[in-house]
Amino acid sequence: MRKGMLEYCIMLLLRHQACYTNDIIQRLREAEMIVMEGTLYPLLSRLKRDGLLAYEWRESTQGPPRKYYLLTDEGQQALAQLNAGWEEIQRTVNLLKQ
Amino acid sequence: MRKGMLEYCIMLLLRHQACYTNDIIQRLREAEMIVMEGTLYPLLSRLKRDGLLAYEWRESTQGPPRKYYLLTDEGQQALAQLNAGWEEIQRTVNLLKQ
DNA sequence: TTTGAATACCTTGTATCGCAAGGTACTGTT
DNA sequence: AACAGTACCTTGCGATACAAGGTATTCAAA
Repeated sequence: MRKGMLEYCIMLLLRHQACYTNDIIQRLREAEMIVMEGTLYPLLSRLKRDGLLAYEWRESTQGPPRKYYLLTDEGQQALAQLNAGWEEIQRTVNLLKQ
Repeated sequence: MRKGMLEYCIMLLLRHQACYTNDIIQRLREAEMIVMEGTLYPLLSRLKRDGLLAYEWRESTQGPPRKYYLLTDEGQQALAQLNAGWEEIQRTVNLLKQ
């Protein structure tokens, strides 16, 4: 059922704080949402391509450099739309639950 | 984003009241969820095949007979699972929103 | 009586999403 | 120089939703 929620959750996560892939997986896991690497990379690439995310390289003390992603201004606007969509879905479900 | 929510919404809708396809489309439209015919038929067939829905034929005053679907006992149990999943998704999103 | 409109059923082809598995490249340590 | 660890990414598969098109039944009007 969580299909399609991933994009929303990731954009929520990156709206204030830059993260690289493992950060994202870890943070979502703490929120009880499991994501696979093979799911995340194409998703981040797509959001980058669409202008909703940007990244910068940062060096790591242990290993190769990392891509830190952050929401762009355009991404903030898209997130506002998703927030509205989320509210609507909640309304829909609550309506059907009665 | 509503991908994957459809199954849940339809099972909520059919838990107390039997409906045929057009009923379902109409009811979901009232709850601001748009569904296409070509989406609904395979979904209903799948839920029927999995034992979560049952149907009975009822004659119509204007046109051919209709398949009225209703949730089975097994469907009720599956719906309980989906309710739990829905609660968890809400928790996840609310956590990420902070 | 036959034709057509309305209704209801269903299928097929396409795009997208998420997962599983596998592959490449950089870093530091042994 | 070799290896383990980390981080990046791609490919193939299954499932879901949409768009479009197709079949069948009913009733009313020509």
